[in-house]
Amino acid sequence: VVWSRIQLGETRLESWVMSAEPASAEKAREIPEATVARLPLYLRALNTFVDQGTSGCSSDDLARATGVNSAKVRKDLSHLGSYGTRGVGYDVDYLQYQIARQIGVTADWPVAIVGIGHLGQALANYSGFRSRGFRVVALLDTDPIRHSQTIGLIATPPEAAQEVAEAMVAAGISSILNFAPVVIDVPEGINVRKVDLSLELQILAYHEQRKATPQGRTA
Amino acid sequence: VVWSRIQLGETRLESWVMSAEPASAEKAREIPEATVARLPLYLRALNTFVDQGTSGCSSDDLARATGVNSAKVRKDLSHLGSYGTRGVGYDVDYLQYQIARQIGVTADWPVAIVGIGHLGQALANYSGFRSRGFRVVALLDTDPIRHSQTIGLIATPPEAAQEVAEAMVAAGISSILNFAPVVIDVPEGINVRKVDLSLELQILAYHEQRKATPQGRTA
DNA sequence: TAGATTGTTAATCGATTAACAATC
DNA sequence: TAGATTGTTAATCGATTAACAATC
Repeated sequence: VVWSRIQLGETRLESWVMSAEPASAEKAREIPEATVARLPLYLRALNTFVDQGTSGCSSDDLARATGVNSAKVRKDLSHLGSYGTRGVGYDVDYLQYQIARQIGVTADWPVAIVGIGHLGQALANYSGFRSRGFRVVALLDTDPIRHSQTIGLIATPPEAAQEVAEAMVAAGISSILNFAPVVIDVPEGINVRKVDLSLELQILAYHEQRKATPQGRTA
Repeated sequence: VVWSRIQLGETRLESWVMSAEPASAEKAREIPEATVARLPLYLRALNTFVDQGTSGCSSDDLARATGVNSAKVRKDLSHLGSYGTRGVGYDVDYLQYQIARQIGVTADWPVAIVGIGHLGQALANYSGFRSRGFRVVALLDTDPIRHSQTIGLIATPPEAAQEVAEAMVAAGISSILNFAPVVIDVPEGINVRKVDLSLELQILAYHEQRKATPQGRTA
């Protein structure tokens, strides 16, 4: 991929700092969930481009770096606005900023982890969070600290998860990432996502099994 | 939920052991990926029903236990075959067996973890794997052991992930679960899934941000 | 100008959902 | 028989994809 004719003067730099306001004011764009889930992938790719000193990239570059096909990349990015240049591509810094802004990771999000077992401690030490805008402010055995706009992370055994979730909600936490393999019940307006470590292995096992005995498990 | 009229004699028990063979021989059913991803949820719910001594359940019971609506539950289960009874519901043991068989977790899957940092150690100690049919047979710093039909789990820093993936493939591993936040390149036929611990937080942050400033981040 | 690449359109595909006949 | 619940159908919805006009 040849990418050399991009000339980024101060003019351009200023212009995108200025354009940030109108873009968010235009309308509260509804970004499809499938797209939202891929934005972090693009952001990660853009970060590596920045590290490599690459100033521009095409949808095809992003496609190869993320494993998402280029048509989907362009469609996804079009939901954010028209931040590319036809015949040229995307400015890495500019697109990085726009995606980070959309996701909301230009800010620093406090994270409270409940559960001090192996997993909780590993998550507390996980360097990937910090570099992506999440700061672990608490690692607790039971009660979440009171702090609004904190994301709560449940790393307890499944038996304790519901109770912990309720304590988190009571403490003013409205976003919860649940690592306990159990469905938790929360009031309306509380956003819950889950990471099921076994689930992914089970999906792999399903496909592995199909490979081993293509006609189904008859052995 | 009243569930008491189910009478499960030996006749019934024998009949489903017998019916297992024809079911898998009939045809190699194509189960939609979205359904495959939910089967572990149903299995988990059925396990808790068994623990509670519940012998039967309806699609609505499964819906409440998994957070998936009942129409979807029935549609999903219909891809496996007709294992329910109209007007009655599903036999918990029977359905548990059928789903476990479909996923392939009636067998015991060996798992090799590469990366002995906090995350690798936490995953090695994670009790949820064992109880769901996955046995950690190796926790290694660099090279995966040679063992076919092993699922490899990458818990290294992102820089090492590609190299580890290649070593795994060379060692005969054809299913990989990647915890490193980087896209890995593997040959055709190798099944890769990924768990991105930051990605879920980023999706939460997106929605959290929308709550905080509904019109977009203009502050 | 010629070549490259975006942003958008329209077609296709797959997943979700509601409704209900079948049937216990 | 009356009540309950499945399994399936058909409608709807949302996501993916290919193609290409717009445009640098």
